[in-house]
Amino acid sequence: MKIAEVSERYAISTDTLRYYERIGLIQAVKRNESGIRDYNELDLRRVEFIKCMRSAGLPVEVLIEYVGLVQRGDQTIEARKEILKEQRELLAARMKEMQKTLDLLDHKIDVYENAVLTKEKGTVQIE
Amino acid sequence: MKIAEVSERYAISTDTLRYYERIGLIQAVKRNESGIRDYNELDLRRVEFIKCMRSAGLPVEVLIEYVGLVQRGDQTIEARKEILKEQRELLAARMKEMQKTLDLLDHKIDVYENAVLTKEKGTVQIE
DNA sequence: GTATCACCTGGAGTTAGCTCCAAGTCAAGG
DNA sequence: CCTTGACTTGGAGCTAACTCCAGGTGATAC
Repeated sequence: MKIAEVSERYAISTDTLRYYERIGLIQAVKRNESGIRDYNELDLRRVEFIKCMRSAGLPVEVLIEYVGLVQRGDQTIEARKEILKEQRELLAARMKEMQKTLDLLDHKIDVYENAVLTKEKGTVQIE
Repeated sequence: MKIAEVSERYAISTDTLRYYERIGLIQAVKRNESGIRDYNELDLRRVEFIKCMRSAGLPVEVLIEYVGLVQRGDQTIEARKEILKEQRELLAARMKEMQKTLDLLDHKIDVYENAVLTKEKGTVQIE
């Protein structure tokens, strides 16, 4: 599969796909005789994984390290697991923060709804 | 309250507090006779609000717009509500993405745990 | 009275993560 | 054969959100 199709399928620009490969976030993709990338199934799974991790905000740097460990084989399994565990905790923490914000937004929206009603009858005062 | 104490209380650097004021994300804080900022209760609540929103990733630009509307008074209530609603939805969407990633991480970690056990007995193969 | 310290300002510098660009190659269509 | 269009590269440019810095002021401690 050529880069354009991969780009389309995962909604990642070709520039970004090439960039990811350049920085070692995606392992070097095999080329055909004329030097054009031809993504195979494994490449696609890797792209999807990276897309998923990036969409949640995991830093590129950490992912590069993880991908590097994957390439070094079995003896890095422990290290990889530790990275995933750490990132999992950081992610959970961020989500908790976001939940607080979501709650506050819901509360504020609610206050605004009432304010609009109240305003129709007279006084309001919101910050 | 002086900027250093505000910085300490909310874990926001004094540089960032001044920066927020410069760009209009926080309304101009009153100064004492010698030009030094003296945050009052309302200022603190505003700082806390901004901190909360920023911690969830709401863009500075959007927050500036919101804060600007607050300053313009009651006739902007509808507009403010719409901003909050939109940001609420975007936030919920991001959290959903993150939940997917969290699930995948949990699954991977689980696979790794098993791999470590299996490895002790012989074969492994994880990507 | 002078050293220290927290504060002030405007502007420059930094970081992460892309995103764009120029210049070049190659395969296919007319 | 020549154009078109998708691909290639290395490197420059961009955006958001800080973060740092130089140079200056004013209050307090010694």
